[in-house]
Amino acid sequence: MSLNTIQPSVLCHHCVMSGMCFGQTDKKQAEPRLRSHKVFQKSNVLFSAGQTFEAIYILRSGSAKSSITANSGSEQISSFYFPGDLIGLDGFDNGEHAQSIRFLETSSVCRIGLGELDKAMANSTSIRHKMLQSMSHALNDEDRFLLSLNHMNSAQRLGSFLLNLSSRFEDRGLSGNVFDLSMTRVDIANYLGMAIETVSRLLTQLHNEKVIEVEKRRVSILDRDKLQQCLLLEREPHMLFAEKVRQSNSIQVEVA
Amino acid sequence: MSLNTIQPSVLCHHCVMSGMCFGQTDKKQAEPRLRSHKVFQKSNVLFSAGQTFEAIYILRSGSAKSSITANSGSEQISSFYFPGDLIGLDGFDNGEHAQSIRFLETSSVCRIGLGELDKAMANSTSIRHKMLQSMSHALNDEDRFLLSLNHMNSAQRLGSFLLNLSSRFEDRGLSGNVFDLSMTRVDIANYLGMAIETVSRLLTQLHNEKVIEVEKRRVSILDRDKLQQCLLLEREPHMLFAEKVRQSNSIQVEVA
DNA sequence: ATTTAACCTTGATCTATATCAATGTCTACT
DNA sequence: AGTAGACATTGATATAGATCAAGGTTAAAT
Repeated sequence: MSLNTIQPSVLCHHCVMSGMCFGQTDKKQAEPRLRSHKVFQKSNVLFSAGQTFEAIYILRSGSAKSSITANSGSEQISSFYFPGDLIGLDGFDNGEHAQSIRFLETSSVCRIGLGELDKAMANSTSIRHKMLQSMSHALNDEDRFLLSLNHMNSAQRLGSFLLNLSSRFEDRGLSGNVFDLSMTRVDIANYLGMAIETVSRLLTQLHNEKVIEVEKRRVSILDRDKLQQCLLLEREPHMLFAEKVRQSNSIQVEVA
Repeated sequence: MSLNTIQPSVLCHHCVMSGMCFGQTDKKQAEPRLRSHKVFQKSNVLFSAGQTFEAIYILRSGSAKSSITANSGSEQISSFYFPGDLIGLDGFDNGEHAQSIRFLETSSVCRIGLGELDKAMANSTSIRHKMLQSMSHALNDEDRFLLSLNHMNSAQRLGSFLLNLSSRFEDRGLSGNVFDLSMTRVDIANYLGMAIETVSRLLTQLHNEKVIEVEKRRVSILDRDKLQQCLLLEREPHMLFAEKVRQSNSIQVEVA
């Protein structure tokens, strides 16, 4: 469903960037060939904040996380990436990367140099649109995430996170009901803005309530409905009450 | 400094989109003419979530806020806009707007239709770059905001917010030390993810500590250093301690 | 095969900030 | 010029979730 992603495939013509990677030959059906296909090991870095922006990447297999670092030294994970996701869009801003990318497991990426990309954008309306679409999608994703940070309690945020992962795996033709987390509890806690102990406790709780099953990094969703419903329950923060439903019309008579 | 903004001006050749708005004539010095220049009153809506994506806009004067709404009905303000800012980038994702835009005061915008925009992007490398740059900038801004939500306490978030406004006003040639808030306390609270009472209390507190002066919507920054310093103080959340500085080497001897 | 370090879980306690409540002030409409 | 509704402030109290503490489990390294 996600426009920012594609079905993972070794074949370039399934790729969001196909037109470009093929090299603009006349024969669109030409043998698909990757521009550059590189493999990284777990905890390797693709690029770091401050590094010159030279290319964008498409994750072909594995997973990764992006993070930024504050002056104070604290780090914030801003996204997790799965096959088909575009990486490196942060670099267009000022010519150097704002984020750092670290792989969560053995992974491979396809590299698209900036020159190549610009040529493709000049020539192809569809590549142009795909780029804008991807960036817009990333922006909207972040907005929704922001909403969840400000308007949901910890349990809801964690539930949201699991459902989001689930649907992303499903988009990729994998099971949305049983999957492995490639990130640690520390990563999850950092991303969702809570303490690692809270993540742990909530997972145990959801497990006990038979909403999910957790066995180490393996998560199974047992009761998707229940998980989704708990996200809709209003946290009802005071700050949102521009107009509070008035119940003051009903008079409470206390019988002693 | 912000690449997402320009010096506000009535003249198009100061505008980030100049090449496009001039209409690609030979004479680049031709009389600047706006494509479309529309005025809105306070609390008017530019577009709403769900509406078909037809154009992007540049705010020429005034200010606005964007917000998204959750299924549960709760609303989250995702940005505030000031003159020179691009509005509507959320629409590229799936052809309809994800956000709603509401003006905070009498404002005017310049409208750039999608067809026009695409033509300009096909022809001009610089317009192409400006678009990618703006979106990337918005993305990075959101990441930084996310970091502040997850790693700062309420006082720090509010301080951050005020300093951010200050520098945006300065970028526009206005005073960064004395300015008027065009948004309500409710807006600020919603944006920063805190209760309106907390916003109010913190403003009063900063006022009492002579860091700022608050008189209704008018804010004056009295001690910028102090304000900046408090943002660097680590909140030191447990969740961040992958490796805690070990002080266990020093032995504390208690003298009774 | 034992050590070390990373990762995770669970319980007890503390605190920042939400929530509840009441009042004050400004703005715009009749 | 008075009234209603939006906006803002301040104090008292409650609580979600952070922090502190301890122990357990796993995986890699010697």
